[in-house]
Amino acid sequence: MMNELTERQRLILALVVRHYTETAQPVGSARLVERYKLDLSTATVRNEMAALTEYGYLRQPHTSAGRVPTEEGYRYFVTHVVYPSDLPEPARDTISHQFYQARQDVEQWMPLAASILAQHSRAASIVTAPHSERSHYKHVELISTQGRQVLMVLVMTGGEVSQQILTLAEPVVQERLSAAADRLNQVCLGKTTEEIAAFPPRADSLEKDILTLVLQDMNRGEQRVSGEIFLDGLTNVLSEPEFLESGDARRAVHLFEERSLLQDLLARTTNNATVGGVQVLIGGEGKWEELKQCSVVLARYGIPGLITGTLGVFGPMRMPYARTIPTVRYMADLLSELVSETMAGDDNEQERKDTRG
Amino acid sequence: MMNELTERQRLILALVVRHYTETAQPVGSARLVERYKLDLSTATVRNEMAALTEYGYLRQPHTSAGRVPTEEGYRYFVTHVVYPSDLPEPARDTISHQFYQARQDVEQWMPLAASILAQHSRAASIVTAPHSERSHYKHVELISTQGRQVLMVLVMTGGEVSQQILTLAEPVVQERLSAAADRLNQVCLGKTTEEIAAFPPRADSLEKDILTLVLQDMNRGEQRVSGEIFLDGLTNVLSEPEFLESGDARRAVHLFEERSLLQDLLARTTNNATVGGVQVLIGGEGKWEELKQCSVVLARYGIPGLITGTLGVFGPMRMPYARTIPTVRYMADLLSELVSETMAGDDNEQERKDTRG
DNA sequence: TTTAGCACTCTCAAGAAGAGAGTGCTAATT
DNA sequence: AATTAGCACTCTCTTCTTGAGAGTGCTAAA
Repeated sequence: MMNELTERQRLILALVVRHYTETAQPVGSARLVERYKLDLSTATVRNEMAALTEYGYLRQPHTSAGRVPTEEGYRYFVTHVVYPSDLPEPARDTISHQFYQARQDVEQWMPLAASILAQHSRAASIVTAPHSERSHYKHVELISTQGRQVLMVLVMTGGEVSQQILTLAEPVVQERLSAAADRLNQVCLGKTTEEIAAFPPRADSLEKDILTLVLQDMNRGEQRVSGEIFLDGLTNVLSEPEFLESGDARRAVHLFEERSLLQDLLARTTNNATVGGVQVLIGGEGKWEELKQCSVVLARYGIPGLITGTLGVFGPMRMPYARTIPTVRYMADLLSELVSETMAGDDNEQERKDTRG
Repeated sequence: MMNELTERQRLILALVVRHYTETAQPVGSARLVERYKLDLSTATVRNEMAALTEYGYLRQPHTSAGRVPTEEGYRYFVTHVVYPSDLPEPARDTISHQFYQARQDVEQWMPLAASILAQHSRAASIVTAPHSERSHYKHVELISTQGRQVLMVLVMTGGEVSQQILTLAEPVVQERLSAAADRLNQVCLGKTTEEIAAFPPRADSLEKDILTLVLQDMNRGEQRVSGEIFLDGLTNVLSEPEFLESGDARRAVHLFEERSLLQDLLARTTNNATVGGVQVLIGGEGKWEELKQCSVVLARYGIPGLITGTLGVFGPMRMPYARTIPTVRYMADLLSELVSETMAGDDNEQERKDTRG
């Protein structure tokens, strides 16, 4: 049912998609012939368009208007026409150059990735920080603040940091806290949640209390679906006509701010069909009411099963997929590289030990 | 020039502002009399309105339309009419209750504050993380990753954390790194940038290299104008008619994404006139072309000169100031409390030492 | 199989007309 | 002296009409 299109029909579908993504206007037969210097008459094009409409790849907003791609039309285009293309060399260079500017500055990685992605796709971007499914304890720091309150800073071997305020049963001086932290740091170094929970070290009551909170914190990290979420380029999308006119599309922006919805969306990433490792969710695919007029292009990065994140782009269904998909893929590759170079070194060793034993 | 208004004129100005903020429609004399059961004829109201227009507090979109407040009108309203009002008890309770839900979870503080602020002001919110002008060294952690690359995690006494990737001249094993970190932690504990720079501890070349980067990192933190920026509630503002219609207002959203512009805006906070500790920037006040149709309500929180942050709200000029201003003020009070309880304890001691010596 | 030709459909822009909301001014009223 | 009723006038906004334009599908010829 998918492949019955003739070469010429594919060409025409591709041109309609292309022209529509550029102009946001329904495309008529005459326009197409003139614009792309087709060696065909308008009548022929009209016949082919009628066929494509029959198949469900195009539709007419009203009886005597041009054609617009349907969801299926875009999907056919994405899977059968632009599939294997790679990002052209110069674009790759620009991106990697921009990205490696902030090589040192870990805190800038994710926002920068989001910014670059937004800029190059001219859409809104989503990037989640890399997130490991298993944390290894590295170091805890206890900072006395006021009375019974203590600020705990917990560092994992991958470099992830989490902070928590804890309230002790009674005030404890900084020296005592530091001593407790030192002990925990010695006995827990490199251990996972399970390892610590299975063989709890000997400890006094203060240390036990803290250990409980450490475990709780590590657990919470592991339970989370993804790391912190970074967004950028919302304004790109807001200036598209779809978002100015239809309330439908505007509602989709809401999904962007509501982190819980976004989490949900990202969580389903792995289930769908991919295009060369990149997920393309067109018009919500029936599942997402809010995404009716929109598309989302997502990819996972990192080291599968160990430390991963998601990144992607959100925009109107009328999106330049031919450019967006390779951009997302390339960005995912860049981040994967970064993660395996800088964050997985230790984890890898750890993992090797784990699987050996 | 400001106080020549009669009581009645103030009343009418207030009602025009109120009605316009509610309906977004120009208000006419008849509407006003009917809606607020004024004991005046429409003609009288018309005369007063003509006077207010003369003074520059109201204007007419066109000859035979109702009146709309001008920038000056809003400003008069804000400074002379709603000034001293506090947030009503129940609203305060709701907010503090929402906020203290996440008392423990330090990482949630800022995003939660932004979310609450957005929700209660029904506008877009801005919150910057607290930022201290002077950092005190607490702890450094060095994590070997791959080859010559090392991930450095630096913790300050206030609990601020910063990360950096550094590339060494030659590969160094984790043991060596840990040892170096231990030494630095002993000699630098509690010191400021200047103190460390003035009396560099004896150290081997590896430690020296790292110390340089530590100082660089601390310095960078101190140089920054503000901590991380958290935004929320953009969708609130996007559904306002100003943003749907006029391209002017829509351009202002751009300012929200461009962190550098936002930094600039926040930096100027302290210069302007305040309304009970809260800055109200109406229509960009001539300075901000992008904010022509918009207003920003900002407040600083924290401990002045020690550790501070900024928070506020961004929305159309037609904003319910009477509610927004107290909300922002209350939120700033809450965060100030939080900061002095949990993050300034150590710094305070430190500071006391500093000023004593 | 392709194409020229043509009648037909539907939208969109422009213009016209009338309703509605609001104003300013004048003269009367309190 | 301040307030108000009355009224002519102005300007926008909605509704309706009309014509141009773009595009289609179908039929018959190439």
